[in-house]
Amino acid sequence: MDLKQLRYFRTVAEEKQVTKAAKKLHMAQPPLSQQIKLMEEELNLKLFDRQGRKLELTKAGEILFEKAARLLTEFDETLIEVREISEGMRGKMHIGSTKSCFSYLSAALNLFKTQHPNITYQLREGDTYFLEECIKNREIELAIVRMPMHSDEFNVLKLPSEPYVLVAPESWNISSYDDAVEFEDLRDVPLMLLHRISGRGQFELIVDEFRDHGIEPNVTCECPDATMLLSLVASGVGATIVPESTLKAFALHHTKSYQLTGANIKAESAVIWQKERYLTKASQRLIKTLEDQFCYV
Amino acid sequence: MDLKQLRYFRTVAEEKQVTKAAKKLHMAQPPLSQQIKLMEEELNLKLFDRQGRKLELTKAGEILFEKAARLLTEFDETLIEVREISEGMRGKMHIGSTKSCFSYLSAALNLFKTQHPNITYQLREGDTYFLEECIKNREIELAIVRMPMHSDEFNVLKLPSEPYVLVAPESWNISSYDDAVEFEDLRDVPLMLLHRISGRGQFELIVDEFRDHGIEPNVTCECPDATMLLSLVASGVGATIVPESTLKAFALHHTKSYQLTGANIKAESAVIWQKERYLTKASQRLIKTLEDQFCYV
DNA sequence: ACATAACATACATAAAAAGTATGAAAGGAG
DNA sequence: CTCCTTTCATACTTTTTATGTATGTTATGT
Repeated sequence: MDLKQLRYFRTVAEEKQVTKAAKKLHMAQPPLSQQIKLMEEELNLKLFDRQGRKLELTKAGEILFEKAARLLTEFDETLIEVREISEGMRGKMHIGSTKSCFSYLSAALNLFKTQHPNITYQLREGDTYFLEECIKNREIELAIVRMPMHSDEFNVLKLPSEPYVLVAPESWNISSYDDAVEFEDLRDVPLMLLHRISGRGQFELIVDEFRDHGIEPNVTCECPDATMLLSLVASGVGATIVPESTLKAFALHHTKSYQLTGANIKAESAVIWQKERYLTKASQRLIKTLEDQFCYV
Repeated sequence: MDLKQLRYFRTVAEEKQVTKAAKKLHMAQPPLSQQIKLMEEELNLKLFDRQGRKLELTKAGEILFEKAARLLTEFDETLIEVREISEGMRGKMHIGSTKSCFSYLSAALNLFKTQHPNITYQLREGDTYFLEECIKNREIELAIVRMPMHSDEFNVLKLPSEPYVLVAPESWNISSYDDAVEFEDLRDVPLMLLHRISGRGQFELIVDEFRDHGIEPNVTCECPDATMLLSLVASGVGATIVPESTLKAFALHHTKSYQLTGANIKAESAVIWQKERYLTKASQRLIKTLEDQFCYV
């Protein structure tokens, strides 16, 4: 038995008449009679008790009628849900972000949620290498990561580059200016730097920049998580250098930030997702949101 | 979309391959590919992400797959339930009985329940006239009633006739014998008799019998409910005359019963159900049980 | 690079559903 | 009670849909 027959049966049971039901279904009466008969033959039972020209449901028919309503609405609702998911209006998105890029994601989601109230999120956090692997494993669909990347099997939407800033404990006095430091000022400052668990990343860029300025940085701590670093700064353990937006997202009390005068490096970040793979409408829209928000300003 | 397509989809999603799925479904591969394509066109979305020759479910496809399992099993279970109801192996039976015939019903149900453990019951109680109306209104399918009946639109299975017995308070001394009375003994005894709310019934039969013996009965109470009468007897209010089986089902302490010597009337009861109407298998079986239990002994 | 395996397409065939015409039986009006 | 209308059922035809066969195309692995 298929759903068409079940719908037919429901209408006949509602109308208690084949003729009326046929009209309601925009079809001729004989095929409807026939389909009901076929159902009865398939089930090997009577669904209707034919009393002259009146049709009354049998016990079995009554039960089927009750269940049919439920089954059919559940079915219809499923189709609606599936369509909505496909339209990106519903469902759970799986997104990754490095901590240092998190402000982009939180800003984008903040905008996105008003336009897509039925979308929920599953977030992954980790360094660029880790998130690349997550995408390859299909654990997440897209991620916002720090450059440089390892693999080239991704579509890449570059977000605008931003300066690095130095963050030091409030109590420290490391510069003659109020809001800027020169590399020379940092010669002996204990530095704690972001460092990926595996692969080359910002760490190497920053260290190289120091060397270009003729200074060997005093790196006292390497850590993959920006918020941990900032917390260490707040405790007075050392200073750190992070992208400006990272600081904006996780600025802590008892810390103070400085621009890096004469710095040639910029922090680069990007939205990445796998090439040649079907991307949900929801993800396509989120990427569009990120692009509109950060790339055309 | 119909259920056949949903089953196809489920199989393909399980096998992650059209070819294997087609084999499992005992069909050729092209029609299966085509049906999946039709589903996608109808929903206007992709259910599978075609990666070369690999098929992977999209988000929408995943949701449909999850829901499909539920929908299909619910559907199959519904069909099973409907079939069982039609077979009389499941469902709720609507049965009526006069109180005075209740022992037949309780005995029959006691036997029936072991053979039909999934059947439940909805009971109605009242006088014969009332139960006839209940059947006509489709509130119950069958009833066990006292004769005589009013209408002839019923199929009637007569149960064996049984003698009436006199029930009196234990303390009374109304007979010279231990377990029998003659009509003569009852000349002044206060009698409480079953009397239908409407229509002629046993009451008239019993009164006529008294008159045939030249005695005008001293009727002090008319009541439609046998158990109320018996309770009144136990309290010492009066004596009553009820069918033997009624007494068996509701015998109370502090009462004593006597055979009616010289009585020509018998209590008649019957199972009735509506003519020309579809009767559930369960009811057919219960009638058979009653027949086997009481008519062939 | 070639063989193999898998999905897609094109076309033919078979099955199923819907339509048309018509018959039978029930219910209502005169 | 008879006739007319209504309604369901049946017989047959047409249309639509589903399936099967043959074959092409593309990716994967040897």
